[in-house]
Amino acid sequence: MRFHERQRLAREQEIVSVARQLLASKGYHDTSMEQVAETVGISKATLYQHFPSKDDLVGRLIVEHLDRLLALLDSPADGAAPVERLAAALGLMVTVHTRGIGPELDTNAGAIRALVLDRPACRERYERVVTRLAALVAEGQAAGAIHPGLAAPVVVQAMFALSCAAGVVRGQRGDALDSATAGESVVRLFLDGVRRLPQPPSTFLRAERGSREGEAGATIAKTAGLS
Amino acid sequence: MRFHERQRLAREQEIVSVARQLLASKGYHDTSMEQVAETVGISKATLYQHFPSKDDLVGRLIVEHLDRLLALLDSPADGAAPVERLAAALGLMVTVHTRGIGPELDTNAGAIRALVLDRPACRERYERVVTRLAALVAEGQAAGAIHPGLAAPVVVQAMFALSCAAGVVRGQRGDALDSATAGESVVRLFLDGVRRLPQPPSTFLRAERGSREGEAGATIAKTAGLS
DNA sequence: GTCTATACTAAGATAGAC
DNA sequence: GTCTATCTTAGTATAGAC
Repeated sequence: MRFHERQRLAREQEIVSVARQLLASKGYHDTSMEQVAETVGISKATLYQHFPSKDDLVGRLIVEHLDRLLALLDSPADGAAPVERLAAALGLMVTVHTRGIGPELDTNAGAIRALVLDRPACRERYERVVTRLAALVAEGQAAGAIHPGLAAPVVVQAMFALSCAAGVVRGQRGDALDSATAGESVVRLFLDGVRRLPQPPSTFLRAERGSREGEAGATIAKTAGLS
Repeated sequence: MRFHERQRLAREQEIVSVARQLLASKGYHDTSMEQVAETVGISKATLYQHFPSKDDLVGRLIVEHLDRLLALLDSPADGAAPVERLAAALGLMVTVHTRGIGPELDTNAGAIRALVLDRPACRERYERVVTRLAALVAEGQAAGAIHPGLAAPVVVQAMFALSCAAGVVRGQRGDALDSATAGESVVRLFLDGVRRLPQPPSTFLRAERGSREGEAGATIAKTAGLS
């Protein structure tokens, strides 16, 4: 009896894995249950016995993604500043981001967003993530570490949006720009923007922002949890 | 004879306008030709006489959008620095951004992206926009005004991605956060990132970055061409 | 439990009457 | 040139054999 249980779980994992890959490369609408079943090597009917609907399957992926984010956000701060925690969250979003999910979660239209808001399991987690991120922004602003003029909800949405950017570039180019570099650029852009002041005005700043860009990149990558 | 011509053009403009609105609020896949026809007040068949396919209609919208961007990018620099021109472009993208187009153009999957790459009229413009933006980034880096560690293609994709963020927020909240403020936040985040240095290190910097946030916001809004 | 075959639905696209 | 009615395709979902 327990053997079948395990086999069932294994197959379900296989399905989820395939679905994640397909969804990431083709998006929600262009990924059909037929393709998922075909890739796994089972029939559509069997697939529907594991997941009673497409949205159940996609919902599972979203829950997994959000749970990973929540685990990071709910972990003890360990003295990390709000800005660093935001960077770490963005780093995770960039690396595990599935292209099919992210963009449509950003859009306030789109099937994915409707799905998330519809399913309590997804909605609750999503709202917790958003709330948690917004709180970190507010915290950072109170501490003077984040521009007070930035609207917190916009910052949060910007993170979701930016989490896609690296993936696109990886898709466009061959290996000219590896994903680690792309992810690093995204996180740095989030932290420091594109603008760079003409000359580092003090040694303190030089140390803080990194005068040699290579070092700064490594630091940021470490902060964001990129490989 | 010429009367009919004009009437035809007028109706076509009406169709385009309706399509843009629907697409912006519901996205590509959730906007059907039926809905477009219904909203305009004509039948599907008539709609198909103006635009032989859905992609023709959507393609038209994309071309219009990209042409506006190109007009801005190809206008004489007038002494504007690369960073300022990038900010202006992003400002335009944020304001006229159609939610249905932007996100799927970011994704390297998605129907919209396929459409753009498929249709020469779209593809050529899109590539010109990307090239032009990337060149501005490189220019800014050469001048020392943009972080040299940032990968230019990533910056460009980040702009496309960020252009969605403001729209989402506007969709979520009521009027708590008006779209001008949201757009301003996005552009500022792009320029300066979220991180703010503890204390302005010199009067020069105070002036350059803006010590009172209100002023800085206004300056940025002006730079980006936001109302 | 897994497959084959099929029902059902929605959307893109077209034919033919007027 | 516009509409009604219809075709085609594709994708979700299910029934029934094994």
